[in-house]
Amino acid sequence: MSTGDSQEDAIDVLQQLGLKEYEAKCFVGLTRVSTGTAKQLSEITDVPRTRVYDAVRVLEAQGLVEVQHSSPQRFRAVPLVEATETLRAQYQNRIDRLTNALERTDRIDSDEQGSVQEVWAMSGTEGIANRTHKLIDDADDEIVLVLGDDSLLTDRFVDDLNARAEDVDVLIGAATESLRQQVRAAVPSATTFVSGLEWLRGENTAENLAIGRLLLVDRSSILVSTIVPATGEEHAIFGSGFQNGLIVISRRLLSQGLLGRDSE
Amino acid sequence: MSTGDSQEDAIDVLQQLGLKEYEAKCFVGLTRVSTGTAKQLSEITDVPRTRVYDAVRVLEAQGLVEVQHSSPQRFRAVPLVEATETLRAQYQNRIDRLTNALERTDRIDSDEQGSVQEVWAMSGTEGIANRTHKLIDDADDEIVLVLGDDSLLTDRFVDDLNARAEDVDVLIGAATESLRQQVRAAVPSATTFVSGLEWLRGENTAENLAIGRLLLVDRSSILVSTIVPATGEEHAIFGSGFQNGLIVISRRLLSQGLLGRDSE
DNA sequence: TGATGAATTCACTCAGATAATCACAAACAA
DNA sequence: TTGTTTGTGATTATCTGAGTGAATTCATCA
Repeated sequence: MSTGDSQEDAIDVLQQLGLKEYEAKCFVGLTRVSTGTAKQLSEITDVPRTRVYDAVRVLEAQGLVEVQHSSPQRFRAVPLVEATETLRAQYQNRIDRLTNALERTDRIDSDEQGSVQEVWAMSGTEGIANRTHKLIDDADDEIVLVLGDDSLLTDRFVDDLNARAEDVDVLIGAATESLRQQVRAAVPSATTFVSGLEWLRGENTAENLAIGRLLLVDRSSILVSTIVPATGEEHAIFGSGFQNGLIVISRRLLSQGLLGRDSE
Repeated sequence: MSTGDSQEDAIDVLQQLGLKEYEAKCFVGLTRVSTGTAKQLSEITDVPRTRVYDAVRVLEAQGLVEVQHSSPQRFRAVPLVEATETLRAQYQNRIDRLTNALERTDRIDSDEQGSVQEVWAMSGTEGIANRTHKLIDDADDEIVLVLGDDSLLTDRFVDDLNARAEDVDVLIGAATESLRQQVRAAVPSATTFVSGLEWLRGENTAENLAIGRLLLVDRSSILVSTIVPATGEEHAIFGSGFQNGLIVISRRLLSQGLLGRDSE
């Protein structure tokens, strides 16, 4: 494998972490040499020589590179573990400040009462996974889960399910028999079955969607997600309340045996 | 205390975490109301109503807000803990990709031999703290430390020192007697003393600098940091090797008793 | 000490991103 | 209908950052 790709990757990620293009390039360049001058760096990274100084100065201020104030100056990157640790501290600091600030802000209390007919939408696998986690945590009696993709059977997910399998009934459907075997192994105390949702998937073939997860908690809260195969994006809708249309539909599906069959 | 400041803080931090101004404002606005329409949000946040939709769409894609696809649409923020958890996952994902990519990139081996006279500089409290940590970890025989500011006596720092206090000699100087008492309580098995570095601080009064930390490990590696009182920025220089000028100077200081006195 | 070339900083241009405004179509209420 | 609200798209203005060259400082050698 060429190393060029991973270099690009590293530069991209560093930019996502808040660095400018030049800064990211310079840092990656410095991780490739034990030590370097502005000229060398410029040659390696294609950053204009005259801008290397600015970039490195910023990196130095963040504790990501070290500078030897000689003439010419020499630069070197902090060891990788130190760098990631520094970034982690920076991130943690920001999260702390955020929670602090948000907890201080006044709420505006409006006279809104949540309608039972509400259906909400959310995207992003991380966020959906968190919401799933919360729903499982809050379950009182029963968790019905249908998995459409084995990529969703994460360690954390499995842990959550096992943690609740003592208290509440856990029924897990899988899209395929092989996935079902995986589930049985991972969550032994759950009742597993092969999902009867193939027809749903078939219906949506035109839009190229796949069922991600379907979660029904205590027959009163539901979350359904779909995955766009091309991009891997996950989109979810969810709602709660016995009156909720979504819930009513899924309860009916369940009672008619469409959701599960071959259960054991 | 006015809540306006903390709102600004939250917006700033969210932007540092990668959100655009409108996105940050909308998110903070949504944390203040249980649920809101584009119009309400626009009034609260001063974001043009027509732009609220874009901002919220991005937030939704990141799993930070939920959307009710009614007419008019209603938005609500994900609970704070879920939001921070989502951001944490995002961050962790990036760090993983970064380390992955960087470990794959080829090093360029140049025929450089580290001169013993090198003195390197670095800034940023996080980075300096990490380097300090590493130095303490790598100590073989002796750690001499002088603290100029009690803000540097973090839990992590104390833990590190206590962890090594068994194996190696730990001598800790403090700028003031009261700080020294703190140190004695925190790191009981270390030898403490009141630092003799007041003169250094006095000399730099013109530039308004304060000694941060001074760390001498095995008499062969040294780190000295200063703090700009106005901003709290920390700047450090360090070097290693018995031949190193910095080391020689500090060894001499030490042997002449200038670094420490009143030791016990 | 002055001359030469490299090293470094500074000031500026240009392009792309983002903030801000406007025009308009669709949905809705009176 | 009429007028209002909601949502989308196009447009303009503003700002940030990438990229370039001139001006200054510095090291080296004659």
